[in-house]
Amino acid sequence: MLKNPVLQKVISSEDVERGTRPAAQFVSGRLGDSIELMGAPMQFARNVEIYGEGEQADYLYKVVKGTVRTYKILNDGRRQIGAFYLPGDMFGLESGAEHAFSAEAITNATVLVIRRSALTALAARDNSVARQLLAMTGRELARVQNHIMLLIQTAQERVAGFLLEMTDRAQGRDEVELPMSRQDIADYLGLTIETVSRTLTQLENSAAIALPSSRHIVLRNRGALRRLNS
Amino acid sequence: MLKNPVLQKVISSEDVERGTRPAAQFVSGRLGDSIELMGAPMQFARNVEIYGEGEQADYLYKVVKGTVRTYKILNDGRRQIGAFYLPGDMFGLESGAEHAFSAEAITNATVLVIRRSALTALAARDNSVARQLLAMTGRELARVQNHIMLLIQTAQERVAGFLLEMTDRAQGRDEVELPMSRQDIADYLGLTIETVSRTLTQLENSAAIALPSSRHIVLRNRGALRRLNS
DNA sequence: CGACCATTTGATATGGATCAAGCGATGTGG
DNA sequence: CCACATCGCTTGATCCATATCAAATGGTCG
Repeated sequence: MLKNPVLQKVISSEDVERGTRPAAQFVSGRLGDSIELMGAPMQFARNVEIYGEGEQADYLYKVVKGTVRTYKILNDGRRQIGAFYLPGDMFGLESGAEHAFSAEAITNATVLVIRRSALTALAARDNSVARQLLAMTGRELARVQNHIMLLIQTAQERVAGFLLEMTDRAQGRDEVELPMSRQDIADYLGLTIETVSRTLTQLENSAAIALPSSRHIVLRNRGALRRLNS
Repeated sequence: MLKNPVLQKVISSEDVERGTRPAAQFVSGRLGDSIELMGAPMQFARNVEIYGEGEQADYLYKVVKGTVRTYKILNDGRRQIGAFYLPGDMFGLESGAEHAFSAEAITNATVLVIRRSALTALAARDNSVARQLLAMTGRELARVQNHIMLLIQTAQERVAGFLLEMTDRAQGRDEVELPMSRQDIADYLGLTIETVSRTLTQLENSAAIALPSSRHIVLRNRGALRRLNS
């Protein structure tokens, strides 16, 4: 019934390896150190759910290895991807008690799982933690606002903006191995997979990028892309 | 050169009344009270800028009376409205040092202007203030994410979603006087003014809403609108 | 009343969606 | 090791929702 074939993927036995959530480790004594110390690492296989929309938002997450997507399914079966999270990124910063999006591992991933209650308790005593939390949420807000600006542009502009975003996040190199599929990109940009594919070949033909393989992108002309984007 | 006629509006002499920003008042002694106590009220006439994109984000704002829009101008002259703020709403919660959007009064408005440095200093001592700040930012994040979901839908769904949002915010009554123009709505929803207008008449013809006057909206069938929306 | 501005309505154009088919890489069973 | 199924991606043909261009209507203010 769902339009999106990705969602109907049969989960392989490997994919099902999903641990239970460990209790957050508390490093007594030196607590002001850093948010990371409070988390417990967990492994998630490709396409495995980390949390679901509507679940209690009791944990915060930090990507250690791999890539994570957050998404929402619309009533008509379409999927909107809210964000891609790369190593070092935190996600699950929902405001309310419940997650507004679902989260899945795009590749096999290691994620630090941090108990929210422990974090807010710590923030109450240590205001550098509170400040970090606020800064993270603010950065997330800026990211989503940027996403909005992408969504009102033409297909070329969206794809160009996406490529610039990804390469900027990949240490600013002008060569990236994309961890996500065309369908993921399409659902992030509010386009179809066909339009994303066509647009990439257009960009390749206009010498703005090179595509040694479908997931491997080389920026040949950052200026041209930036001109497209804004 | 700009496509958007709103931007070329001649500012009347009345419109130019724009005060300088007052220093935040500090209510010594009982400081934990509330964020509002730290603000100084200011008046802004219709269409007057409150702050500009790229300016230092030294202040936070709370709408007392009237309506405010935040927006960004794209390189092609189009305008994207980020949000409408009604009495009680806070705005200017940018993460970085600079405002990512500009802000303008849609109607003559009274706005509480709060010095950010005073607020963060207070938050450092009073963690209920820190919590409030985080909660506000989180709510803003949720709002922007909701906006994204609007932007990927059809014109009918976007307009229906907009109307539901506005009526929900207007104390849940099913009758509102919209403070913003069709152009504002169009720029919020990523549509043209013509499409917004046509969609509203469609909704009127299908008995979902009534339009006693162009700014006065009556919801006749919330269910139908919600079904459209999601 | 007349000018101006916001809104509506009409006619046409177009960018991206949809429907459909082909292609290349990867993996599996014979 | 090859034949074949599967999957992700690309390419082609057509359709449709919304943009664009244009004009009419209505409301407000001097």
